[in-house]
Amino acid sequence: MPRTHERRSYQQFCPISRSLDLLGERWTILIVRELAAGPRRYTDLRDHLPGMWSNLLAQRLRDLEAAGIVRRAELPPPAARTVYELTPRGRELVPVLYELARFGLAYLDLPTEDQPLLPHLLPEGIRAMALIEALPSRPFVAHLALDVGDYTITVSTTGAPLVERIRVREGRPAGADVTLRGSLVEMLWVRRGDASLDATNITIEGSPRHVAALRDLFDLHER
Amino acid sequence: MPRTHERRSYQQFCPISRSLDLLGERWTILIVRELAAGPRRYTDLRDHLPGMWSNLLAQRLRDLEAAGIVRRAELPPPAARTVYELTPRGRELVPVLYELARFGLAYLDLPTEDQPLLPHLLPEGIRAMALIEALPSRPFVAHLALDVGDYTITVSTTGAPLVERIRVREGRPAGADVTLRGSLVEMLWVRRGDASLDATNITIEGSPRHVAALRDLFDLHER
DNA sequence: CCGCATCCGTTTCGATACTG
DNA sequence: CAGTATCGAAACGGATGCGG
Repeated sequence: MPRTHERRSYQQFCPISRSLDLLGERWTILIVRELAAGPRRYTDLRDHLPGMWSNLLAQRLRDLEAAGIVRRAELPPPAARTVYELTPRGRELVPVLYELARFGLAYLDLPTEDQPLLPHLLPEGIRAMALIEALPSRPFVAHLALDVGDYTITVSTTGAPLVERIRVREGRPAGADVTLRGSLVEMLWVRRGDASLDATNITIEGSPRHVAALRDLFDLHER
Repeated sequence: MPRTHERRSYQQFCPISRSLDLLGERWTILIVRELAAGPRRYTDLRDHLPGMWSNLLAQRLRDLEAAGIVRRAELPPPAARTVYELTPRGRELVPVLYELARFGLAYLDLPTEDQPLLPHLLPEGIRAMALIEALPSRPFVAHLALDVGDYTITVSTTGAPLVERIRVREGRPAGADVTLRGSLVEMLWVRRGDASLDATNITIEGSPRHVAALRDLFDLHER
């Protein structure tokens, strides 16, 4: 089994191919996606990665640990359990996840029975709709009152990488500068340019400045 | 050929897994990397991707074409040739390449005989060392007089995605605001935090503002 | 139950050879 | 130059087993 402990490598002096040496195999980046939301137990990962078989998951976690991207941690009692979490270096992959997600938006079909809308994927999916190019000069808090639930967007103006200035979490904020109401799918349509904002039932309320900031951030405009 | 035309898919309603459905197979992203530098002929691609076998290259190009990421174009006579190039949608992958490259810098070992320094990979590699978080408020032109050759960095202040505000091309500029002299590997050391700038032979010349801008852009600082 | 390991058929990949 | 055909090797999909 551990026959050639040397993993298959592209053997090029190139930072992209080095990344792919570490991340390029099937399922690897999806494991990082799961851990980007926080520490997870082995079985949590298994449940969120249907189609991935246990043997492969164990293998990938070992590989990621060896690469310094993931580490094991033991939760203190009570409920002492092994969890996996990203190392600081692993968290540097968040911008990669964000850019992959941005690109994938264009190819995202509507949720079907085969591909149901999974709640735990929504915060990162919503963040993918936001544009780091349109980060405002002042922080604000937005409330997305969507058909699929309430989400809080917190935009700050400091911190690198840029994508981490945008935080999305489940639940409604204590106080919001601006509130968007509508359906997630309609928001996705407008974001992709498939529909004009005024052809949807999306409404945005707040001070003009904050409304403009939220519309810029998610590229929600009339055409 | 008894092909299941249905490609293997992660079957999740998630933009990251959709991207990986299209890009996740071996060699695919490296083909995009090659085409990001401009249109290329089949044999150019083959020569720049050692270890990738012709049958796979043909297969991947077909897949990328079907996904709308790559298209074929016929060059007009003389020298009529088929070339492959990125579609507009394919060019949206440039930020993904940039973030993968940024991540991979930390894992990049020094060039060896096995992994020689390939000139055509250097512009994108140099850009990976630049930080979109540190884009200046005014444009400037820098000249990198490196041991491996001369490169021109052109930084603009408009354009999305952000990474495309940084352009790196071979050759020296007609006029530069700031000039950096040194070796590529030393620059990489400092950029990764493995060495302090003053422990290297790197020199930066220009007006204080432009020197600061270049140092910020490449995170070249004393520790 | 959690956290894996073992086993086996299928798919993909690596490598060489060959063709319009 | 621009690809196809072929075949053994490695990786992956899928099910089951097993110690703590």
